[in-house]
Amino acid sequence: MREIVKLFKALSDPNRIRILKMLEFRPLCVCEITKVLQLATSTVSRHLSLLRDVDLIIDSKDGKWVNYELNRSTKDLDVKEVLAIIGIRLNDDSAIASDLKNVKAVDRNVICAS
Amino acid sequence: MREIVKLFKALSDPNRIRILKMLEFRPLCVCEITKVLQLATSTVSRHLSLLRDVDLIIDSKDGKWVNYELNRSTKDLDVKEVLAIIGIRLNDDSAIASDLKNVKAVDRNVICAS
DNA sequence: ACTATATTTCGCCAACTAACTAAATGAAAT
DNA sequence: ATTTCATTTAGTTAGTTGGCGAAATATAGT
Repeated sequence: MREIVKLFKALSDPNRIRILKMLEFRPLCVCEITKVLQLATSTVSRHLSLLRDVDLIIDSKDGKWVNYELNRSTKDLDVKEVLAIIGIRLNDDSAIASDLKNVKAVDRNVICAS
Repeated sequence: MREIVKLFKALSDPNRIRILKMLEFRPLCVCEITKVLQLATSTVSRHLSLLRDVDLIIDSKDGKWVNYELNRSTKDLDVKEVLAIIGIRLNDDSAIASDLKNVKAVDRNVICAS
């Protein structure tokens, strides 16, 4: 019970949904996401750790960057189903479409430390 | 976007999940749910209106009672999928199992106004 | 009309959340 | 080793949430 409530809570924030939809396109580092969402880095970092806590995403170090990606191979059935729902929906949402465009244009080597 | 976030938010509370699982067994009035959850009537009423707002449940008047039931015939695809997830899961949860037992024992004609 | 009962709405309070800035941590490059 | 840069953690604040009791609303029965 506690876990599924936590999962739904993780999904009940527009910025976290935007992050998940961005990660559908490709893995991203914190600063790339920060650039697109226009939030403080610390805020994005907190959102990401929340999403990681419920197994929706996984992270891996890559030099000074931390890559986050969807946890497509999760064993948690609820996470699996929820990722499927999110994956199908919201593609016609204007904010999501705009984020996708911005993600495609973003390059961590150019953007970060700017 | 706003709608799906609202849907997930509605699901991100243990008492609201418990209500949904109880309603899987049969339609219930507010006082029956109140009896099982051991919360103030006003609190339960508020939870129910939240769940109704996102189309997870529907209500109908029955004399002095208001019956709430799962909105199994919703046209909202997200609601449909989420109801399916909730329906399959949590049946082994101890709180949910105990609620089910209590719901089976509850009778509005006996319980209410006590 | 009056009373009793079921439900909803309102106002309040404690706990939680999401945002920020500033400080701490960790890895890479000079 | 020191500096640099990406990220995380800590501390603060404004807004939201979930709980309650009291008052308002609605229906049924006397």
